[in-house]
Amino acid sequence: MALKHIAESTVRRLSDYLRFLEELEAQGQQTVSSGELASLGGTTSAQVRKDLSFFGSFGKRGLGYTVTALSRSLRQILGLERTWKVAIIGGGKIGRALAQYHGFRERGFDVVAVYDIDPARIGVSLDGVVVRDQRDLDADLTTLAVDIVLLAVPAEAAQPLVDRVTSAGIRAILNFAPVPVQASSRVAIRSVNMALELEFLAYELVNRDA
Amino acid sequence: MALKHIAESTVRRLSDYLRFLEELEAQGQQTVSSGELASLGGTTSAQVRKDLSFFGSFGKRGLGYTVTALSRSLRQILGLERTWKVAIIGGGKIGRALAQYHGFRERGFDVVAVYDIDPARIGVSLDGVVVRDQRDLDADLTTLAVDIVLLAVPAEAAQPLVDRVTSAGIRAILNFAPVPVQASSRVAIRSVNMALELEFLAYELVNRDA
DNA sequence: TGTAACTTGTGAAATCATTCACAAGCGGAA
DNA sequence: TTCCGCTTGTGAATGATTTCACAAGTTACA
Ligand SMILES: NC(=O)c1ccc[n+]([C@@H]2O[C@H](COP(=O)([O-])OP(=O)(O)OC[C@H]3O[C@@H](n4cnc5c(N)ncnc54)[C@H](O)[C@@H]3O)[C@@H](O)[C@H]2O)c1
Ligand SMILES: NC(=O)c1ccc[n+]([C@@H]2O[C@H](COP(=O)([O-])OP(=O)(O)OC[C@H]3O[C@@H](n4cnc5c(N)ncnc54)[C@H](O)[C@@H]3O)[C@@H](O)[C@H]2O)c1
Repeated sequence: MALKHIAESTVRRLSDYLRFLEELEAQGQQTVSSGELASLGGTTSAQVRKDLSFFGSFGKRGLGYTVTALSRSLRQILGLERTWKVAIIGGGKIGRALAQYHGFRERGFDVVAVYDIDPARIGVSLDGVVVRDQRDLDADLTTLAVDIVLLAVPAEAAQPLVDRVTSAGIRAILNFAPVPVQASSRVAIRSVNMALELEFLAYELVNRDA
Repeated sequence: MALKHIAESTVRRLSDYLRFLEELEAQGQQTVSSGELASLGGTTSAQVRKDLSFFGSFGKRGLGYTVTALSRSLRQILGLERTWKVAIIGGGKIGRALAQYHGFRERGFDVVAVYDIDPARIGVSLDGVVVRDQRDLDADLTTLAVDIVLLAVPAEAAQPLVDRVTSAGIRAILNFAPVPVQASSRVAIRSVNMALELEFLAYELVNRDA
């Protein structure tokens, strides 16, 4: 199917399209055109069609796309036909917010465990998931068959934990610590850096129409 | 100074470089080469030099860059020589985590107010900032001279609040709701969509070396 | 059946971003 | 002063992504 490399920007837009399709599905809309998807996502109809064309041909000329069919195809492309098991490391402020966030479960990401190093935090229940001691981490990752690790620990703990969880076989990490972390190219890593987003906005405030 | 349009990717990398420079500064290092900055940020030395070249010429051939001087220049380019006032709308799980996050203050972003609509949430103190009624929002934005709004409200409340705060003169918004929001091109908007990040990782797990 | 109104899928063109490659500048050593 | 090792700054080349533009397919309807 996906023979050559697909741009990250394309994959991200597919996620957006899927969200719109689910909304249209809920509203009972049968078909949708590339132009309609484009305006929902702030892009162009050519972009939508090009994005989809990397994976196949899903529409009908003159008609557009069948909402349910395209929705199903996108879920399949994105690997969302199954649920994914997520472990959160760090049960502090952001780790707790993430553990209790229903938006993950709704989209097929099950938080199966939360870990901390602080005895005061261990044992606390977050929406049914009890915070465990990080000493159990390595064994648990295998036992629980965790697919994705969310890192919500202080900056200095991030890289050591990346090394640790990748040794345990983890191949996907979402890092919230404001430092770049590295791993073998077999491991997919994304970072969410909120302070950096604010700095970008500050730059825009200073430079926009200036 | 910055005459033509600068790519977003360039500005984001400048933020990264600044972080590395501050770390090097703390370690007492005097000068740094583009290659050194590149390896810290997982990029190439040519990329570092090209990024900087859009804004001027900061280094010395044969020597590299003076850490403190480049650090100061980047802060100036990014608009970080002043502090920015931030208001958070939504005092729920993620809003509270953000309000109590020290990383913002450390980088010059002062959380001056938090707003909610739920009486049970109003009046709660978060690290010295008391949650206020969203009815005070419009007036407060002017009175407090808020620069940037963080949106941490349910998806359906996001776009109405964007309209409301932009009417009140806000020109920079960081949105955490998992929906695209729109405003006039005078307004800078970024969205952080964590479920989308997980979907991207799921795609990678399914497609990497496949 | 024929035509009008739409819309897809996709090469080709245009735009945007990164990497290359090297002349030129700097500091230190002799 | 000259040479050597190192590094910047930047045009030119390459690579990647987006946009254009249009042939071809579909439906509706007279
Ligand atoms: N709070 C926010 O809104 C926010 C926003 C953006 C980024 N972040 C980043 O997220 C990370 C966590 O921030 P926070 O505000 O939740 O901090 P926090 O101090 O509230 O939580 C960090 C938690 O990690 C735990 N921890 C430390 N080392 C550990 C280890 N080796 N194994 C397991 N647990 C460990 C600590 O005990 C603590 O409970 C930081 O890197 C921070 O910069 C936080
Ligand atoms: N919790 C997370 O980790 C997380 C992660 C990613 C994204 N998000 C997104 O962030 C948003 C908030 O999530 P949450 O988990 O904090 O939800 P939450 O329900 O805990 O908090 C939302 C808060 O917004 C308040 N609110 C609603 N309408 C408002 C209005 N008009 N003005 C002011 N306040 C209003 C509610 O009273 C509530 O306190 C959602 O869009 C969610 O999808 C949350």
